[in-house]
Amino acid sequence: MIQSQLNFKKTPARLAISEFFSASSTPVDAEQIIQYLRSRNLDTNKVTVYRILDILLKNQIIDRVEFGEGKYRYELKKDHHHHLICTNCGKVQDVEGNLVENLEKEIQKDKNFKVKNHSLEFFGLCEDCQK
Amino acid sequence: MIQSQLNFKKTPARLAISEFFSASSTPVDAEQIIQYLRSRNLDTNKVTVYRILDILLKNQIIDRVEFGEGKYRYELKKDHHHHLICTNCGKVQDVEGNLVENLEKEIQKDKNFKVKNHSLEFFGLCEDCQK
DNA sequence: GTATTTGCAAACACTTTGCAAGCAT
DNA sequence: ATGCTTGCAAAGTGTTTGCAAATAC
Repeated sequence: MIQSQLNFKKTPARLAISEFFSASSTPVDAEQIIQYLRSRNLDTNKVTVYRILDILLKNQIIDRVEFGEGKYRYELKKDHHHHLICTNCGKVQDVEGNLVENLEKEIQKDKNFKVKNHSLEFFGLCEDCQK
Repeated sequence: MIQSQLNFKKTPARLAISEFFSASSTPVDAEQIIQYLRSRNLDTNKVTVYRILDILLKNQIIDRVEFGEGKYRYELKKDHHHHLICTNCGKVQDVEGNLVENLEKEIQKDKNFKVKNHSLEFFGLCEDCQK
């Protein structure tokens, strides 16, 4: 078991951030978390938010992703999935499934590269923004 | 034609950066470019480097990618390809091919999302680092 | 009571902007 | 000669660290 999982105190900020992640359907950035806490009258220093994110990452509760924005986004860890990112409105949808499993196998064979993980993001226009 | 393509002066820094991109087999970050320029006795302010990168990006000569490092990397624009990033030694290899074209079509059909672009990076162990 | 967690200030890394001086054409 | 390009200083983001005060258990 991971060290930091022991002695994990349930502070208001941590509980609220956990709830926020559970309620969020898309990856959120640190600023959005701070805004959410503020909206719940839990004014929390950004340093604290980053430290909580760090703990959640180290405990494999969340994942950290990048969408080419120069900042990180965070989401609850879940099975392999990918993102559809609308370049017009910013909406993010998930694509479920192991679409890339076969590619991983090919790469393992052709390139002798042991794939541990991958990130796949699609950028384009969501249904609404095509209208 | 794009505005900034007109009147593009061939300064020493720009020529050297172009050469560096041509010679680089993997995406490089701004710091690596600065180091390269320094090694050629072309001490160039980082602001200048970022501005040259900006011009190259706007003129679609290079692409900007992220490898989950909290910074951007840049590479000469080329046909659809993906990266194999060794999490041990940092080596980056290209994977050629349109492996994801079919996925794009599926997504277009299933999700009604118009894919314009995608990024796919594989993280794992390169041949040498598996030994 | 004790160890963990927090806030503050500060620092850090990467990137961008304003403006005057310098240079390519 | 002109306008593009550069360097410097500074500021803007996003993220991390040190330390003393606050708090969960």
